[in-house]
Amino acid sequence: MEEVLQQLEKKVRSIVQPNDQEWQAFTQKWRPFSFDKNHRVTELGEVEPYFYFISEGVIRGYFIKNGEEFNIGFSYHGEYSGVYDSFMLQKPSQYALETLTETSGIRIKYHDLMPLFDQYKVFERWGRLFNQSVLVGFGVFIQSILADSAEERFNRLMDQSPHIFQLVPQKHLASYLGMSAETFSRMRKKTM
Amino acid sequence: MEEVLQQLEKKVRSIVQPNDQEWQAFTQKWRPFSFDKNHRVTELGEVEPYFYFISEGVIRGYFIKNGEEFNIGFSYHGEYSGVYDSFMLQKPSQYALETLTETSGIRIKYHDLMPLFDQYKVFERWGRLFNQSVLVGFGVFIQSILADSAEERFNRLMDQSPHIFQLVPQKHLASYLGMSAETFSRMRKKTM
DNA sequence: GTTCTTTCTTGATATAAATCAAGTTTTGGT
DNA sequence: ACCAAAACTTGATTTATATCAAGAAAGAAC
Repeated sequence: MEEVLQQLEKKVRSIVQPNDQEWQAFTQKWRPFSFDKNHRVTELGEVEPYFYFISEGVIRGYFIKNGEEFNIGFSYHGEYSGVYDSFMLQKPSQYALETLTETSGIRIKYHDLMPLFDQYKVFERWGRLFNQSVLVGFGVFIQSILADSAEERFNRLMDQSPHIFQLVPQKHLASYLGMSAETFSRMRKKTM
Repeated sequence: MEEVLQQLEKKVRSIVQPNDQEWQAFTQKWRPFSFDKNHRVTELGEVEPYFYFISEGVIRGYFIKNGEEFNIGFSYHGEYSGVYDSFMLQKPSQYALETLTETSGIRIKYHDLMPLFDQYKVFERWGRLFNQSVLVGFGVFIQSILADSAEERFNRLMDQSPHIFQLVPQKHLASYLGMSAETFSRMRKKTM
């Protein structure tokens, strides 16, 4: 718990500077969690009660259309996770979260975070800047799926996140890149 | 100017409730703008200095890859516009903005908005919730381009925003939906 | 109102990537 | 260690959509 909080503190302090009292109030509301591999963290249609910070493990986020799963992202140790829109708006989720490995970390309840936003300006700002960073990431993702070919997307992932190939089953990476598992496999063969 | 401010006030008050003094400080910083048709509002690579609120007209946002333009969205009267990530982070823009019609409204400078965020918690929150709404919209857009066929995307647009067909040239709508102008034209024929 | 430019349409052809299918390898459970 | 299930590979085939091309319609400029 101590160690995770330090990871989180580093992450938070990279964008805002709460004082001791504020940080105290903040940390008090986070609770540890721990899930097995392949645990459904958030169900489709459920209202997301938590905002997560991962200490160890990988979580994938996806949605379902006509019975098919589409991955929209993965979260790793040292990163946040959660179904952000469902969490923030407290409305049923269009997305689901699932662990790909044993995963542990800390999380905070919506009803514990909102009072922090109300009371402390610094966390309201943290919330704004967090949303902003997600927004920027989505923008990059959109550019990639609109303008790049399957091969370009594959190569970019290879270049920028080679570690991901060890952590995430390739059928999920294929889905994340918007291509079939077969196409992914063929590209992998080509570049190896 | 009076009228636009009322439009903006309605928009702002739908998510936060500034008091008179706060609202006063806020409105003072907005200035009117007016552009001809086909005016480049924000250039690629430029740092976005403004955040816009449109009173009349249409602005399209796009990026360029290998010389080809890709539309990512349109903003109409009563809506915000701007290159949000470049504005918020004050870094060179990956996107450009251009008017599709004569367009007017009001805008606020980055350097005028930030002090409002610093001074008034209510606007910090407005910023957070604004980012959140953009994030949600991007999520919907991502789902659509990943999971839907060209035809489904076309039909959804037809259903949800029929007015757009009058306002936006169809080559731009085609690009927005991630299909060629020819494919768009053929679908249009089919459903008419 | 005529001309020039841009946008839109329509048909023919090409192609990237999906789907189908069947085998192989890897992983997980007991 | 063995068996079952899941994940991955590879080839053959299909398909949605892009690209190419050339004419028609609409809008802008003078």
